Amino acid sequence: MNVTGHTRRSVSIRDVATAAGVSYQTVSRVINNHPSVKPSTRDRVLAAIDELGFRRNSTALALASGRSRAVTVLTSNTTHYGYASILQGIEETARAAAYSVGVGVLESTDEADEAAIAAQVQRAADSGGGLIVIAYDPAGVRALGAVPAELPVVGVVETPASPPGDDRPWVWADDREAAYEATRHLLSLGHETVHYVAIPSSTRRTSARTTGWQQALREAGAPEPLPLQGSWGPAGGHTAGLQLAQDTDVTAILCGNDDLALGVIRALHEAGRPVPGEVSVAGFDDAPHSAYLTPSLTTVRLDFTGLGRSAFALLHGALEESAQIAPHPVSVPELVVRESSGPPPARG
Amino acid sequence: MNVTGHTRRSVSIRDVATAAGVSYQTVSRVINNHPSVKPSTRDRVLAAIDELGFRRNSTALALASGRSRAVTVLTSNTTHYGYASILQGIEETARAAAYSVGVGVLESTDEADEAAIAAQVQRAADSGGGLIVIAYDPAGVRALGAVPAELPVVGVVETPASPPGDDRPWVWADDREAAYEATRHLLSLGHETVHYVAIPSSTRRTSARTTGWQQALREAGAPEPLPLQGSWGPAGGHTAGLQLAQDTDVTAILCGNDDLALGVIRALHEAGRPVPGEVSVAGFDDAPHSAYLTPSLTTVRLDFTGLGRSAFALLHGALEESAQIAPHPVSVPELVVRESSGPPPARG
DNA sequence: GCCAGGATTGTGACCGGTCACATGGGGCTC
DNA sequence: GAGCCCCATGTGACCGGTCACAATCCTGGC
Repeated sequence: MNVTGHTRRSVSIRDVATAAGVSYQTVSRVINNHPSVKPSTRDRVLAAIDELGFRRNSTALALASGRSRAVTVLTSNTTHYGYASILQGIEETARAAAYSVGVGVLESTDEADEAAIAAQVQRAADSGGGLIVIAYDPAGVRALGAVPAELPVVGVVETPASPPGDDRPWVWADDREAAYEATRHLLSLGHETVHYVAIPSSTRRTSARTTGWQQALREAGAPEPLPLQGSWGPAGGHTAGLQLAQDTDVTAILCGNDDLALGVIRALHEAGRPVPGEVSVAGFDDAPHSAYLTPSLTTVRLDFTGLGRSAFALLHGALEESAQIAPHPVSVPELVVRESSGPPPARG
Repeated sequence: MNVTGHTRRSVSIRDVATAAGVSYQTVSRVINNHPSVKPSTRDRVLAAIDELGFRRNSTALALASGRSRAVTVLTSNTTHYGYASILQGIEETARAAAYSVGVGVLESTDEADEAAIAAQVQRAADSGGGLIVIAYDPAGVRALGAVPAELPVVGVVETPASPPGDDRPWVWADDREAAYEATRHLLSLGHETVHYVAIPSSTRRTSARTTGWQQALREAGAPEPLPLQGSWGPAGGHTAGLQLAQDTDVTAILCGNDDLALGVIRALHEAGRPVPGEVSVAGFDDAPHSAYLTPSLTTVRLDFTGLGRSAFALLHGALEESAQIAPHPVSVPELVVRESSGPPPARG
């Protein structure tokens, strides 16, 4: 019942101690639920705490104990639906565990930001606590690589095919499987093959999504066209779409994310190729607006929030032996069939 | 040149001090650029710092000095484009000022989360440093209200019409003006009036966007229909759109954000009312994908990133007298006319 | 050659907690 | 009733910095 408020200098455990007529250590025991405190004493201390409006100073706690109960999330562009959802999932779980969440944005201005990335990692390391790196894109992957070995870190990665020597814990959604399903869906509609507009790959090698797409094509004995390199936003999809629209053989396109798909559909529209009449398009991620597009978008839903939750749980386990290490379940991607995919046009 | 790496216990200024043969205070002076240190000594200390790979412990700094160089951003749903952009703007500026950014998500589950909101504010307060509350929605507004008076805080608000007695600093984009412009645009195309699908209002009274819309109608002597209450997502727009589609008198609709507009357009499409042929629709915010919709969306662009930057600048000024208080410029909203708005159909 | 006084540098206490260890009382056993 | 052990509590040092003040060095002026 701290009615007075306005305590300029914060009240410390020593203030509480004198108020309760005990030593500061006893107060420390009370706030840490140490068993060996006489109930009557405990009550007295708790009363004093309530009276003075004491709140434990987390900075001092961090300094003295070493553990800071903080996570820093390193990510590029938080405005992308997937990234934002992961962040949301992390925050939610972290909050439940009384952890604070920090954010560091990786400017993915392509080149020369190697130093900037290193600086961000350093900053995150300095602020103590654990680290979660969203490594879906080159900037994230480089950041993950730049994390000093002794720092507790969890990567949210595109594929578990970790680089050699990388034994860091990670979580991932099964992008390969998702792409595989989406591609099979399009093939099952009767398309001869499926083209692919890729998001910037997180690795030098081919991405998980690309792999899943290729696998589906191969199993079906379909021709394997070269993937088109897109960007993250709809603009990249638009460019790629204009290009694909030229080729009348193209009847099905899988896109690395929903934004790309949007751009592709727009380009096809501009080129006079109706979707799904002439060309079918499928996206990736199931962003909230995808269901309301015209045509509504066939896509693969991934549980980003759950991914964030798993990432934190894993980190939490690494940080505190007390926390049980929840196995990081690879959530199964779910194909959502909507209007943008349909059978190919009858052969002319 | 710390080649050894793997310094388990971090090196402190005292370690550096002994290495350089000076006292810890001298080291402190060097890292704080205190003028009165002999150049030769400074060099020796810097060499030792480099040698040992010393990095100043931000936790200890915060504890000892009182200032924590940290900001916590309180916001609901970070997956919304506007919110994520504001966050991005804050992070960017904060990083430049060597501040760390924390995030607290306000679950906007309507009711009874009063306690949850208070808890979030408490958490943010505990983590030290300043606070930025994105108060575009009820949850945010309540959070802003729950911030203890003595805490440095900046609100990102919808309208500067502050509640009585609220003298906290804030930043805002001129939503009223933006809505006014958008409405005038639609009217100028020849529509008799403009209907409005609102986002959940941040205040009990009418929102800034609603006010701007009404003002434009009034000035034009147009009938003033009741605003429809939507939600944040496209689903709400869809519901509202279905309702509006019934009324054939409706030829122009302004929506509280682009997602709502998307849902409205979808609903109109389902109801067989072409956009912009029969009904014109305008959105709000200019989300990245709005330009690529079919039809592309007429909307009002707001500089959310700039808003975030201003918010941080303002807070920074409040936190450090050294930082000059950059005036928080109200960025001018920009009308972006695209395909979704056009003249009303010729009278039958 | 001596002293004032600014330039440098060092010392002790403190921020608000935790940890390791010491100490004072009961209650039990024998 | 002595010896033990455990329960409850207190004391001192420390985490890694900063702040306020004291102490020393060096230099110029007389």
